[in-house]
Amino acid sequence: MRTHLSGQLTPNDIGERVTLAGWVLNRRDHGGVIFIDLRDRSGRVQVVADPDAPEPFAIAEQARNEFVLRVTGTVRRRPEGTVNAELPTGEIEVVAERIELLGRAEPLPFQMDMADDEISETVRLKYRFLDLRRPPMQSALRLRAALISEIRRFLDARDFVDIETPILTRSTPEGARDYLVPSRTHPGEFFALPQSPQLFKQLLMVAGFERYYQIARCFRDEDLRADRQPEFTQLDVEMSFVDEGDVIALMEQLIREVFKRTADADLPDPIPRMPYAEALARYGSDRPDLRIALELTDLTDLMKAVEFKVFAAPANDPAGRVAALKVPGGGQLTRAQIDHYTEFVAQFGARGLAYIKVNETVDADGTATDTTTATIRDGLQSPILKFLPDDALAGILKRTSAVRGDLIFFGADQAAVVNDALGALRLEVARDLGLVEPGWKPVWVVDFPLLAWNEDAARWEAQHHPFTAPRAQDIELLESDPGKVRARAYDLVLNGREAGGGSIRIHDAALQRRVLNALGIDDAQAQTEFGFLLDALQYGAPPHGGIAFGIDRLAAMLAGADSIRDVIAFPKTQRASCLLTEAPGDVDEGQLRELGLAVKKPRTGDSK
RNA sequence: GGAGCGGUAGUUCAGUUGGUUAGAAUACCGGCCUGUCAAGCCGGGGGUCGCGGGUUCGAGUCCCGUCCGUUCCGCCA
Repeated sequence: MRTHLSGQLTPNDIGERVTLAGWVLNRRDHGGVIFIDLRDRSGRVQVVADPDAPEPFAIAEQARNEFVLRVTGTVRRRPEGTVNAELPTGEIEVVAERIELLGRAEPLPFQMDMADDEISETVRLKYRFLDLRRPPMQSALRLRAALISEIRRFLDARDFVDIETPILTRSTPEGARDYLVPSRTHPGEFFALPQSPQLFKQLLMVAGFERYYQIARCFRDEDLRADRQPEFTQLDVEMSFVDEGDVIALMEQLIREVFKRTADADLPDPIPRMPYAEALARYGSDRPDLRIALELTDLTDLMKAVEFKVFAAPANDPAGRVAALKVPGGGQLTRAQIDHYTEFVAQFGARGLAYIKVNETVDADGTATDTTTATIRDGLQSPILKFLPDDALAGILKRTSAVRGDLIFFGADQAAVVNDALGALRLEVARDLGLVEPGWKPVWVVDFPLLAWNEDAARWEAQHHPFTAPRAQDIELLESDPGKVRARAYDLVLNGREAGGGSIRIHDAALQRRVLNALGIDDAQAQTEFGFLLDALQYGAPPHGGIAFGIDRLAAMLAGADSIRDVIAFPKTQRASCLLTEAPGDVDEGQLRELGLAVKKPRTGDSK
């Protein structure tokens, strides 16, 4: 007999004999009969066990929450007066003729109707198999599956070939810390788990698979965040004979279609593009959240001549920046709130947070616009007022278009510090004041620099990765002015989160060597580390490029989850352990011996 | 590596300036009611206050250390 789905039963099924299998959501006895809410993957229905049928009744009496039952019975309309259309069990019920007890359950560590934030993360992860049984996690993982399914449908229909690449691969010096796997057959040597299939997909382009994709698991041994797990899933795509415009056009069509079909979300067509430099200037970030209208205002030129050293020094430093963040209505902020924001920006390296409250405004020519205030200065309130001349104040007000009731925050430091601090403050203030508009605001960030100077390592590093192609007109700057070289790279930023990124790759071995040289990797080292790529590029590599999207992040955004843990079935904790399996764990001596390994283990304290 | 928040019953939490026997809700067990669906009413069991040390006549509460969870910085091409 086939098993029916509770969620598909309707009044049309009245009189039908059905078999259902599922979990007991609740059991109640009333009027001499027992009611069991039975839940399966499709929904729930109420099963009635009547004492007239002693065998099922006896089993129903034993039933407890989360027992596993198979019920055979007849669908009937609920009695007059007990129908409540607003309840999920609706207007029908199943009269049990037979109940099989398929599995018992201990009392649960938490209730199945609890919300995500009503259960501690520890308990959820330790009992993940129960956490996943809760409806929010059921729908989150089903949404994730739908997302992947729609992606495959889109790409399969356009001649993309799904090809798997190795999980056991080679460690490379660039990028994140690798997860290493010791080799038994090569004692003392190690595989690395892939940080991405980057090099393999480029080899597939050389191999003539002009359109490749893979839903690929990737591994990075770095510290975790709400949106970063040590293993994560990306949609990896690569195409031959394309330029930036081709990749962007097709991929935004993919994202638009997938969002429409999985979340009925409408993304703009086309998705706007913004140069990297503009993103930093206006939002202090290369992944701007465009749901927030607040923008940074540059004041560097205005502050060159003031005597206030805190502003003048960075204004006259080529690497410095002075900028303002105007907060409409920010005049309401209390001293305590402003102090809180000062602490907030300190973690980004800002040494203070100057501000001006605009109590009244006066035109630059001294005419009061909304009050009788005599001078600009009189309408303002700020600890730094005395350090700034009238024309600087007038310039600040004019440029920020500040009006009565506003508050202006200032950042003055190295440009990177100002951008980090005010960029983060912009998000924080907007969240606090409810200035984040609802909806989806994607943007392509383009024109990234190819290289970024690493202060600690005292060398240039790839901003994206070392295989990203420089713009043709910038190639000559590779040796003379590396920081000026722009990359043929693009990131898709969605609501301030990096959803994906990619580039056109270098398909010429000589240029690839040149870029590696610029990164401080000489030809000999390049041959050792990337010889297989350089070789491949010499045998007819087509121009190619691609992109990778973070599946976990996309799924989290679609599900409205704050953390990607909520769209990953079995995630790791912040210390990268699994509370369910207690991985990582010890291995026995024999395993180590086979691998030629000896472990020096720091003794850790009691974990209980 | 650094900063913040948290850890008290199975679970989610409260617990005053340090003071008698550590409470509530929910879950669990029993009884009553009996067409309920977050059922209701009555009763019951349930605690290494994360762990270790210290201060004190006395510590859930104060101090130090440590472990775990989480958010952020660093890190993550």
